[in-house]
Amino acid sequence: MATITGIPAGWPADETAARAVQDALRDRVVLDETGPPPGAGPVTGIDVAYDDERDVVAAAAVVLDPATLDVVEEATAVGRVAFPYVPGLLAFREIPAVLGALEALRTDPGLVVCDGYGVAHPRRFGLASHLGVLTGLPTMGVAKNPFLFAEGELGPERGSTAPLLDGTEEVGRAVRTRARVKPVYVSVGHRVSLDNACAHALSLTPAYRQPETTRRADRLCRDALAAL
DNA sequence: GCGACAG
DNA sequence: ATCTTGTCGC
Repeated sequence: MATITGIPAGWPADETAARAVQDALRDRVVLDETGPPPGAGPVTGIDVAYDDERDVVAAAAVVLDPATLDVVEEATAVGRVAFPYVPGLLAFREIPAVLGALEALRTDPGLVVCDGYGVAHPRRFGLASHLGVLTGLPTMGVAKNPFLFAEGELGPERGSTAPLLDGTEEVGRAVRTRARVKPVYVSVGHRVSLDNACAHALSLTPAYRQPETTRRADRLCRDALAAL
């Protein structure tokens, strides 16, 4: 059964307020911890599906065993859409429902893998970082597009990487998870090193371009939305 | 001002 | 994200 989630009190109502929240919370991101390496603890995938017509959102959290990638526990939450989609402000749209799904878990989520950016964000505070600060959990982001940042050339083989650069600063890394297939874009969210985040991205992709965490959560939240 | 723009 | 059929390939 999906948990019903409300929109948190004080949730920003417009873009100006949302950017102010990002500016107020960005300093709380912890970047000096290495986090759990692959295999050291559970990994949890998060994803959200929308029906803007009906103003409903469904979020899913799926906990996987780090060695076998088998599902340990899953939870869903549904609610009303909390914010419109605005590039750079995705977290305000997704986080309320995601928090509901995470809170419904009784297992330790371990490392949380998000769909989108962590610090590879215009204000260094993408969805993964925001979720990390609010929950205290180690988080990382895996996006399908680089957009904002320059991407170096990377080899065609699985495991090759190239820095995502904002000027001279490496804010993330393009990671080839399948040979000759477009890479994914990994960035640190909270309490994880970029090296560890990239290692997780690879350990979570034994068969497809996207991490198993993301694939499992994506399917679950779609099903939860369709079941409404 | 115009276009680009995670999901 | 979501709207959507068939189709090429392993």
